[in-house]
Amino acid sequence: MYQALKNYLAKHIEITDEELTSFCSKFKSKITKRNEVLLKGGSICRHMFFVNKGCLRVYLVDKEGRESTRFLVPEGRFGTAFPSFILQEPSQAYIQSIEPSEILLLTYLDFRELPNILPGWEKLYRINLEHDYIASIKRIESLITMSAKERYELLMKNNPELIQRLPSKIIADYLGISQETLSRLKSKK
Amino acid sequence: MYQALKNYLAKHIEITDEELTSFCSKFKSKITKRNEVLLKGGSICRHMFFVNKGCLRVYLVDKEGRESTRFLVPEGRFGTAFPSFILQEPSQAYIQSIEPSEILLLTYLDFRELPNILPGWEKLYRINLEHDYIASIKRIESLITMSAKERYELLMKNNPELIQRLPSKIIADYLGISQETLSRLKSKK
DNA sequence: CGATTTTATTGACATTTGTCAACATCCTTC
DNA sequence: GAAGGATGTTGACAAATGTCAATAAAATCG
Repeated sequence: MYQALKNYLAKHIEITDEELTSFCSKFKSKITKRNEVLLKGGSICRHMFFVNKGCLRVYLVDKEGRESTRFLVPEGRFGTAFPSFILQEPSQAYIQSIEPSEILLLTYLDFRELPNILPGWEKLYRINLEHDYIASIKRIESLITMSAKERYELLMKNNPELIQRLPSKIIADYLGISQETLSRLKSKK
Repeated sequence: MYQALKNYLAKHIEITDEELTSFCSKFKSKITKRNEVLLKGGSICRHMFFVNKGCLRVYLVDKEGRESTRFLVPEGRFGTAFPSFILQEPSQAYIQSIEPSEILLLTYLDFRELPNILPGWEKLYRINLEHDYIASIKRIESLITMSAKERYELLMKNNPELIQRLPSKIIADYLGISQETLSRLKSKK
């Protein structure tokens, strides 16, 4: 059950089996159905998620009910409604599992205890943050400098597996364009 | 010379005068002219900057010479071409001081030494990262869910002083819209 | 202070993207 | 495997935004 998480840690830091076990014991497992909602907008996000299998989607819903995807979290990655989780304030975003998934959950309190449990955690977490932040900078740049078509081509180049795997509706609102526009981009070229 | 930096640290962590002094000694001061370029695209960003006075702009230039502003760094804040600095790889972005400025520079090597010099640094840096990352998430969301007009109104609400202070050309390319569109938004309402 | 350059505004028009609607297709779920 | 719902495609049109050009206004620098 904790294999993917263990691999993830072992790949990034020096860690004993004991530490690994006590680290993993903080996580609770959860099986989710397709489209199951794990966090509703307006409530405080109490968990950090690690995706064992499946895929999470962090998304926004506007007053007219239109959705935009903030992040996608495929297996082997951590994810949460970051602003809400870190600041422990109500979330703008929703979280759902867009596929039947197997998720590990870590509470906020346990998350804040990790540096004490696992000496290497602080550094690992920081490096993760740096990379996530860099990824978000790249995304901002793609949004302010590129056309819808260019952004789609970039995603296709960097994450072809996501495009194959997810409904194009979700790809569209991740790119910040309408479903119809994406459909036309695909057929045009 | 180090007053703003000292205030910044003292506000966020417990720190002795001695630590403060040895911390500050790592920074070199630099006076820049209006529009002076501190980093050219294509070269590796070797410094973290702290703005004492003035304002830095981190921006992109496309093949046609068009510019987009990735970040603005007003006084009292840290800034750098983050992906390039952290990964020590060639930067997409340029950095310039858009006003005559007083900047403190920290080299990459010294930056990596800070955790050893100043015990509280690691945590302060991590908290900073979290906040910058959250800000970038909010910006992504504004870009995928809001119209140009809404984004402008949001910026006006959150950073009115930036709008007053900077040429609207730069505000426009920070928002990812053309100068003409911004001009029309302002006159319309 | 005045000359020169930069920045801002406005109009006309092109392009991109969104919206709505109709229909087709796929996919779940019983 | 059939029914119903979700998703994808396409067309016609609307709205938002970009582009180019002309001009005005403002800021910089000697």
